[in-house]
Amino acid sequence: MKPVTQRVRMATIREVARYCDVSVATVSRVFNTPEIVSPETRQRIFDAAAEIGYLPNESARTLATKKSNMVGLIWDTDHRRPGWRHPFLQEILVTLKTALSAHGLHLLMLSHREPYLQAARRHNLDGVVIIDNGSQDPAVLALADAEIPCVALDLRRTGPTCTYVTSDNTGGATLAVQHLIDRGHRRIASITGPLQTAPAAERLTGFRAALAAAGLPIAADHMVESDFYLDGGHTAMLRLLASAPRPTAVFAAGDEMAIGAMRAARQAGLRIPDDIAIVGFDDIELAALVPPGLTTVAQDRAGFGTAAAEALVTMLQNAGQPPAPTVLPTTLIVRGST
Amino acid sequence: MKPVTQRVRMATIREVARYCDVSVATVSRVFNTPEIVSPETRQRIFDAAAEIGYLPNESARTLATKKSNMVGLIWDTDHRRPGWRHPFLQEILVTLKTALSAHGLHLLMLSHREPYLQAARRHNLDGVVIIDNGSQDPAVLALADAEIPCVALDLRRTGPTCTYVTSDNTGGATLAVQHLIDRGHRRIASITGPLQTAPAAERLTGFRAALAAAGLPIAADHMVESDFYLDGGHTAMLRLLASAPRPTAVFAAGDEMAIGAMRAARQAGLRIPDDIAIVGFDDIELAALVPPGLTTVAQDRAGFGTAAAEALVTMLQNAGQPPAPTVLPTTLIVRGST
DNA sequence: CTGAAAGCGCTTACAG
DNA sequence: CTGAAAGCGCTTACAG
Repeated sequence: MKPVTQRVRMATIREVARYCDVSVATVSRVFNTPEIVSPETRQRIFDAAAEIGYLPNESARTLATKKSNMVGLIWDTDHRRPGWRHPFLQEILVTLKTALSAHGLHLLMLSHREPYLQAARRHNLDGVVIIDNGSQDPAVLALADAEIPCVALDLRRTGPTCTYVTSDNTGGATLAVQHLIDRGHRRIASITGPLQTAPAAERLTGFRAALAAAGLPIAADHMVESDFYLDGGHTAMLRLLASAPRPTAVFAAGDEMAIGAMRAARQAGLRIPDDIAIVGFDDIELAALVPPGLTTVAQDRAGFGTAAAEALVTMLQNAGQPPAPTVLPTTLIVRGST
Repeated sequence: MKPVTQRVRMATIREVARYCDVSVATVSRVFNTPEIVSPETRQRIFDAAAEIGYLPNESARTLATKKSNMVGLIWDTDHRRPGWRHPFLQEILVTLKTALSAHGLHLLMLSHREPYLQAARRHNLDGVVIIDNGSQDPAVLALADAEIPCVALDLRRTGPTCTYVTSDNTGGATLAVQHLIDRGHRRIASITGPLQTAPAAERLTGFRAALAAAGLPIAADHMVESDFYLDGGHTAMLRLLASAPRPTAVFAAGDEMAIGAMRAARQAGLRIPDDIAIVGFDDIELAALVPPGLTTVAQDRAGFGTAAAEALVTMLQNAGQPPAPTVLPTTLIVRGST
């Protein structure tokens, strides 16, 4: 089959060298350590490169230096939960991409077809960032113990070259529950996320801490584990409403669940917030839109990407030595549901 | 500064060869064209590779073959519209990643720090997929005219090695408007997206076609251009409500705008759908949730990623020869708003 | 079915 | 400040 396009042959460093009558070493230096070559030749070479359309071949550079200027992105779209959605994945990707590109780093999305660590090694990745989904996938965890710099999001994982960034889930949950207490509630229930995920577990801890601090009890049937999804929240709320006495307020550890819970409450004929108050977590877009507005805990969306990039770059500059974990502050957003 | 980790030295093809007492060529063949080497040596080499932990170095392979097994992802987070959101970016990424990985291809997210075409060449990308945002960025358009296989999403761009996949926006809009006509509406307005984007323009075309086919007129003040955003839809609706006679139905070319329009209508004291019917486009998650449910046109979300991957792979197998564009069917989802 | 050898396009001590 | 040369780890005609 005849190619429809000539694969354009890119100019090589050799051609630039020949053109300028210098050695390839000098051309290489101009692109890597320009300050070390004389101003005149440097300029000549830059000009020639521009004219010829020379671009350093990244594969060759990577082969020679063992640095790829690429960082892997592990975003494990859980097989068991194919519909799993991150509440603000897009923001994370944008900020991460932007912050990394300022350091000349590109993002390689790794597929789960091969163990992540293998892929990282084969591609000489400089580092890796993990967006966790609570799957506790061994292939993901293996990265944290390996030699490759890695930063985990929402997964409190550290290692010889591994650190993490996460929200202050505990603090945020405490904020939310304290707010309910301040509103006069005494029977406060919780709908949690899957407790094997760090955010779910931490938010539950915050919930407990706030109640304990106020000397309030937690009824066993006022704590139901759910799945971060809308329907899950709905179902969970049904169970809470069936308890006696039923709670006057509920803290749902995720906005989708909170919104599902609101629907269940409304369908049961309850008024929000008069009959039952609800507070969520995440501040997804929908939270502001669903009447009467969902009180919730906002995370620092942009912070994830930039903090992750910063941590990674720090490691790259310090031989993999990981910086301390970043815990992003959370803030309470009060709306009509409480 | 002392490295905290030994950069683990990966085994090379030479070591495997030595270990098995064969040439590196043979080892290479085992990994590239296994059928061409005798079963026994093949097995011996596989075993040895596994034992030693050998992984082919991708940079070296790319350097030798000029194929990187990476495809670039251009997802231009418009600087002028930083908050720009794709209605289902996450689905596209997942399906694209999955479909590509079945062919051993990885996704490299390109940053806008350098012209995309340059980046593609430097990295020896096998191809590129463009998720358009209507920016008409010359750096994006340049790709379509270059030698690198490329498939554009939502951007009807073809070229010597370029094809596209898009939704049947015109057909979808026609469906939506026809539905309004069937409901008995005669004064139907439209809130469009930014008309320089293909989806907005095409949906407007569909709107016009449906009205023309029914012999219905379009009042000039019943067509307002907006921005695909919620607030934009709100503002646009305000203008429509100020017209006289006002429309009895409106087709908003995006769900966010439609929802903004619904709020405006409701705030103006109108009942939906009795006083005014509204239909959107995209079937975002929110559409089903916002009372009374938004009638809308659904796109084939999963289709984008898989079709794009298919088109790209086809090109890779045919020397860049682009397949015909893919136009994904759309379907009307009727809910309470009409 | 297998090997020896050239080549892919860079970087980087080592000399000067 | 610059050059000659070795080396990074593969692949692939070319012979056999």
